[in-house]
Amino acid sequence: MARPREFDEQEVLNAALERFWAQGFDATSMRDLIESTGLTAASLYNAFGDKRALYRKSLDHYVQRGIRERLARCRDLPPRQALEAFFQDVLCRSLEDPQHKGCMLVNAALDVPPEDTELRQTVAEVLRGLETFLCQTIAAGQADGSIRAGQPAADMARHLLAVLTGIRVLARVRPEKALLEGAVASLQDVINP
Amino acid sequence: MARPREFDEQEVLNAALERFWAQGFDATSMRDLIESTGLTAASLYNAFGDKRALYRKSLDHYVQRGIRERLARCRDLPPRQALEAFFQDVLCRSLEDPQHKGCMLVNAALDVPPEDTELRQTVAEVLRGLETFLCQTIAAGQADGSIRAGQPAADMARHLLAVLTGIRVLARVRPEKALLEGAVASLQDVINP
DNA sequence: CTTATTTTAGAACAATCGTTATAAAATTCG
DNA sequence: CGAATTTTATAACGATTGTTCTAAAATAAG
Repeated sequence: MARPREFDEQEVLNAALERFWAQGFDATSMRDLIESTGLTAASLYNAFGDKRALYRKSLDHYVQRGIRERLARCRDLPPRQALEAFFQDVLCRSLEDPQHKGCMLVNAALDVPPEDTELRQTVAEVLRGLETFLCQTIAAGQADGSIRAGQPAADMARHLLAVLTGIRVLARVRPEKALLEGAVASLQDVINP
Repeated sequence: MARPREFDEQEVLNAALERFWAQGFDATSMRDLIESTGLTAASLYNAFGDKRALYRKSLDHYVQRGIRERLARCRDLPPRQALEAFFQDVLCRSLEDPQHKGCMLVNAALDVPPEDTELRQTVAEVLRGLETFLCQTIAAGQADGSIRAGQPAADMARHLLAVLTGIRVLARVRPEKALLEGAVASLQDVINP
C-alpha cells in the first residue's frame, strides 16, 4: 500500500533511550533526539507520538532490556547466589559507568513531574516487581537455610530495595569504590544466617 | 546612600527553595520564581545572580535549615538513640509529604546536569558530611556497646547512607508506610549488638 | 503506468525560555 | 532641597522549546 519505513523501531528506541538516560527528560530536546536517532521530527512524531510518549517507550525498552532480562538470569541461581550476583551486578554497573548515568529507572523516579501520575505508576510498578523478586528470593533462601530468618522476607526485601536504589543515586554523585562496596558489605549482617 | 531593599533575602530564598524543591531545576522557570518570590526579574538577578546561582543558594539554604540543624540536634543524644531518632525522622518526613517532594538534596543529586562539576561537588560534600556523622555515631555506639561491632563503622555508615538515600527516592514514587517502615525495620539486624 | 498511501525532508509555527535594557520611584548623604 | 545611587517595574530581546505544515519521494495495489 505505502512506502515502508527506512528505520528499525528498536534501534531508534535505543538511540532515544541513550540520550534520555544520559540527560534526563527535561534536558533532552527534540532536536537532541533527532540528532541521536538520525531521523526527522515528522518521522519521530509519526511513529512514537509526542516527546513524553517517546520517553515512556524508551523507558519501557530500558526496563525490558536492562532489568527484566537480568532478573530472569538471576532466577536460575540458588537464592543466596542470586542475591549476591544481583548486588555484585549493581556494583559493577555503577562503577563501570564513565558518564555517571546511573540507572534510568531510578533517574526516572525523580525526573518524573509529580503530576504525571501515569508515568509514576509505571515506575512504581517496576520497583514493585523488583521488590517481589527480592522477596521471593529471600523467602526461598530462608526456607533452605542460606539466608537469615530473623526478619520477615517482605521487610528484608524492602530494605534491599532501598539499598539498591540508594547505591544508584550515590553512584551518580560519588562514584567511589569504597563507598559503594561498603554499602553492600554491611548487607552481610542482614542476610547471613 | 541608596534605596533599601523591600524584601528579606531569607524569605525570598525560602520561596525560591520551595519552588525548586517541588519542581526541580529544569522544570522551574524564572517566571515561576518571580511569582513565588513576589519580586521582579531585575531584582532577582540583581540580588542573586542567574538562575543556577539562585538554585545553588536555595540548596545551601535548604541544607543549612533542613539537614545541618537536624544533625546538630541528634548529636546531643546517646549514639544508639541518635541513629533511631535520625531514621525515625526520615520516615516521618517521607510519610508526611503530601506533595511527595522528597529530600531536595537527594533530588539535586539526580537533577544536576552531569557536566556541572561544581554543584555536584557541593552535593557530594553534604553527603560526605552525612556519612561522617553516621560513622562517628556508629563508632561511639560500638564503643559503648549499644551498636553491633561486627562490621567496621565506616562500612555501616555507608550502608545507612544508602538506605537513607534509597528511602527518599522510593518515597517519591511509592509513599507507602509499609514499604518505608519495612526498609528501616531490617536495619535492626545491622545495628543491633 | 496510474492511483493511493505513507514516509520523508526541511522549513516554519507560536510559545516559552533565561536574561537584559530602560526608565521611573525611592532613599541617604551633602 | 538636590545629587547620587540603588531598587523597582515593565517591556523587550534573541534563542530555543515542542510541535506541525508543505511538498517532494517512494512504494504497493489495481
